[in-house]
Amino acid sequence: MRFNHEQFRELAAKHGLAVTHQRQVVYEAVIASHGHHSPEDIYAAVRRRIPSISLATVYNNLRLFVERGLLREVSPHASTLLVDGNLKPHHHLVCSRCKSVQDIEGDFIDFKRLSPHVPHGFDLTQPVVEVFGLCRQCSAKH
Amino acid sequence: MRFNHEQFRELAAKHGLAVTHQRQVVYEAVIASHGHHSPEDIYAAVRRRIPSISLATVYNNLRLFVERGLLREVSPHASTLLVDGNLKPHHHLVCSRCKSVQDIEGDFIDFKRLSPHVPHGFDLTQPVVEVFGLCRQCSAKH
DNA sequence: GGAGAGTTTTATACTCATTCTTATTCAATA
DNA sequence: TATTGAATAAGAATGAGTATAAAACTCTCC
Repeated sequence: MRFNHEQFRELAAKHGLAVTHQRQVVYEAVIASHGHHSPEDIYAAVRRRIPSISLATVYNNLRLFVERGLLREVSPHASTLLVDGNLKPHHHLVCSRCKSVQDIEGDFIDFKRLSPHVPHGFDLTQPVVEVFGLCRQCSAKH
Repeated sequence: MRFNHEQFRELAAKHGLAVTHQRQVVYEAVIASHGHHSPEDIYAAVRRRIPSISLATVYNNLRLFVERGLLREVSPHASTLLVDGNLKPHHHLVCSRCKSVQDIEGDFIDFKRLSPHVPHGFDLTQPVVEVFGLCRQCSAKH
């Protein structure tokens, strides 16, 4: 999807972002390519329109877009592996901002409603669920 | 939690692992420290008992434990950031093995059952849920 | 208990994703 | 249009994790 300059200007204003050419092109690259994309993917796409763009600029803008809610981050996670010795079935409550993880009990997945949406062959015999939100500390900080 | 040598030998045999002192101490460190821990955390704990241990050994054994099912990996994720331009409420179905992510629709979270388990102050006004399982390709490969 | 085969551990070098730094360029606004 | 704070480019730096190869250990079988 392409935005003209005025459309993007409006979108940026709504989210309190300055309008730069790079920023517009990065944003368009994400929107145009449906699905889930890495910074490298976006960088490759953007370079076709701005060959001189820096990878850091792509990272900066993606981070900004996620912070301001123009994009969503897939699997917001701590930047390190975490292991869990608790093998009892349980789920996790994850803070999207600080990435803290707490265990959560309970049987809150409605499999009757979930199953029709699960593609054929996807194995959910031992499903693990992570529910993302904002922990108390982070939601207090607005 | 501490295991004596015989207990650990039994556990290892059950999972087809050779018994080494390092392996036992790494495993005990994870089990003893409840919660979710990074390899660095475990490394620090293990070094109190085996000052000469290598970080690579900790990584090797944690990976092995996860593969054999002695431990669980928290937030199994792709090793790169992924962004999603789709802001419509939707959830993700993630393959624990190959880390592929697909969108999933549907209203399958039972909030009546979930709420009592959510700690006070945790903000779930726009919950995002990731359901982990094995995608068709990975579950076919056994 | 010891020999041989196969694993595991260690130390270090390396890769890869991401962030930081600094000089320069650009956008907002007065 | 001039000023000023913000954004960009280029590359260095950081940090998590992996690869490698030699030495040490474990397991199995005798």
